[in-house]
Amino acid sequence: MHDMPLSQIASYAGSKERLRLWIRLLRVSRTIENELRLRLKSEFDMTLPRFDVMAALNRKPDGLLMSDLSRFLLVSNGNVTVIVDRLVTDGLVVRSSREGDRRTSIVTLTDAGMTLFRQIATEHEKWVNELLGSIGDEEARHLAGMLKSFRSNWET
Amino acid sequence: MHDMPLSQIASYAGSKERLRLWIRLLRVSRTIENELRLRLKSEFDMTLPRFDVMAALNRKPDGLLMSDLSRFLLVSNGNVTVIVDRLVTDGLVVRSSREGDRRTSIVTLTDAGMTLFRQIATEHEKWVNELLGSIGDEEARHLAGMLKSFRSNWET
DNA sequence: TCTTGAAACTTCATGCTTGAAATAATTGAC
DNA sequence: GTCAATTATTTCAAGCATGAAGTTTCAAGA
Repeated sequence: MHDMPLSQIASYAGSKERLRLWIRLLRVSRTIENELRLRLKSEFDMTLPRFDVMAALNRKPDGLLMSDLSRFLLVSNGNVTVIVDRLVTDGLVVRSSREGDRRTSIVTLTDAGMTLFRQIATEHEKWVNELLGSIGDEEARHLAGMLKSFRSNWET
Repeated sequence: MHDMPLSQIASYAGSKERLRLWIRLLRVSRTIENELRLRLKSEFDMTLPRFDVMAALNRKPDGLLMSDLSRFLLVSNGNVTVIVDRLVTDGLVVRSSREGDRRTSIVTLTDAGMTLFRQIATEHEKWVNELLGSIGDEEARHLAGMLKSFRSNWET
């Protein structure tokens, strides 16, 4: 075993390591998120939550239900309603009712929405690449793999 | 070199890997953050931002300036004001003016604040340990190391 | 059919968060 | 010493986010 105080072994081996990891994880994602938010705002007058919704919709040409968006983006239902409302106002997405179930509405990108998204996404990818520049290709793949295994473990 | 389309090599080698990594990173931290928020609320009627502030103050017994908190927690000045206001109302922290500079105020935990923090921190560490349970000790150290190098690269 | 329960959303109150503008105190150049 | 620039903080408007309560619609059994 490694060197650690008895109290830790008794309770949770490696607990400190994982706590430290969590703090680092949080700081890295906050730093990147802040920087991306800033650039989205200044370059495209776009917010991160709206961009996230557009990115999710872009992956599914047939559209997504409100609840799909909520699940996928890990935010509440009420939140999605507000964000989509604003995107509708801006003409970037549309809600259309579905045959056979009048409770649901399918959200899809408009043509304007698709065009704008593609523009922003190109820059966004460059930014992320730049911000994570200190991480090599191989390392990135390795890290992503670890994080993926976490997700699938937890998500079930 | 690895197998990848020409277009990628031409623009940003490994760009897709790093974008994927960023998305995973974001999803993992959101998942954990959501779960921690839920538990803090139900077990201690505490919010995550307030807990973050208390954790920062706990590390510095002599207290921190508002601007220190803002820098450390990576949130805006105005935000810190609001959070600290609420903690003061709850009697968990105090603002005290500093000799020689009447612009600044030093924030410290009260005794009640310290007591409560220690209680919550114990549980919090267990939760994090549980949520990151699928990551081994060695792996955690490795990951934390990578993330640290990123930070110091960016932070300057 | 009717009615009970569940599902998909929306609305609302509350709290978090930012960025810009305002206030107040300090520092430095002259 | 005075004034301009800087620093620390607060205030404010707008947007994001949650969870609970409410509305409408669907589904399925008695």
